[in-house]
Amino acid sequence: MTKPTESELEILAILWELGEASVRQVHERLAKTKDTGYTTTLKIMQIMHNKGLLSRDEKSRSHIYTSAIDKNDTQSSLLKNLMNTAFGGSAQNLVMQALGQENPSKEELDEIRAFLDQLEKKKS
Amino acid sequence: MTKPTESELEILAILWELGEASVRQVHERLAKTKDTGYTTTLKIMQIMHNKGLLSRDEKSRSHIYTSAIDKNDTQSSLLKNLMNTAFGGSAQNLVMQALGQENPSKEELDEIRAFLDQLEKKKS
DNA sequence: TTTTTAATACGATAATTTTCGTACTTATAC
DNA sequence: GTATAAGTACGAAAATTATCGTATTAAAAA
Repeated sequence: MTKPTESELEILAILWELGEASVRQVHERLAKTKDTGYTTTLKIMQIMHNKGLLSRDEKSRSHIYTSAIDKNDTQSSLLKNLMNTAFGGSAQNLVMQALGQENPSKEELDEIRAFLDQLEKKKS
Repeated sequence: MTKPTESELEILAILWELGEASVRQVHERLAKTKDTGYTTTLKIMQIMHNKGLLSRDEKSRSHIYTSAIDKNDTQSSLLKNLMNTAFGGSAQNLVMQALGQENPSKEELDEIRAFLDQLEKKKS
């Protein structure tokens, strides 16, 4: 599976959040943080469609796009890649770094604890 | 601070591990997983030196390189970037994904728990 | 001392990614 | 119905990144 580029990833993230959207909608989101033209967004989404990264519904004049790749799978593979290149393959290292820089609420911390317990139980 | 490219990151990771190394040494490491020529590695390291990503000692004929940027800072900023583009800004989401795909030992899990406790204590 | 080996420098090309202008088409407003 | 607005398609340029060949230099071996 081809690794999405940085720009493609931004678009995927928006579609994962919105579920489905027109180029216009995606572009408006993108334009909040990025200074880029409409046809640029359009072109990237067309390319992504060609690559099989997005599906689209062409019934109406303005096409409606959705992500064609699974969010969790993609996140997973990106993380694994980063872990291997930048974190010497250590998940623990990565996790602590990630937690350290945020300021998680007590609730979030508890959820993570619960998740750890679950992981441990599943072992043995 | 300029974000290192994928290739640059691979080299940084090797230098973070070795501490210091010649181009030859870095290249040999790299060649284990990547099929690329010696002068390519050399060129990238020269570019990195120009950008200020690496420092080097030119006293001996074969120059000795070290990372000029802090490992934790770099990891941190890469993670933050990935978190924002691919994980909707949620550290929790990222952390769980990272833990889920590895198979951490009980010891690692305990260390992470301790780290969580520490984080929580530091709050309030 | 001459030859061979191993290193750096560096230009140029290839490959990839991002950006945008322009042509064309279809709906909407007047 | 004609003009305007809003969409898609697409080629091509710009920007970035990766790759390598060749020239040159310095050390080491013969």
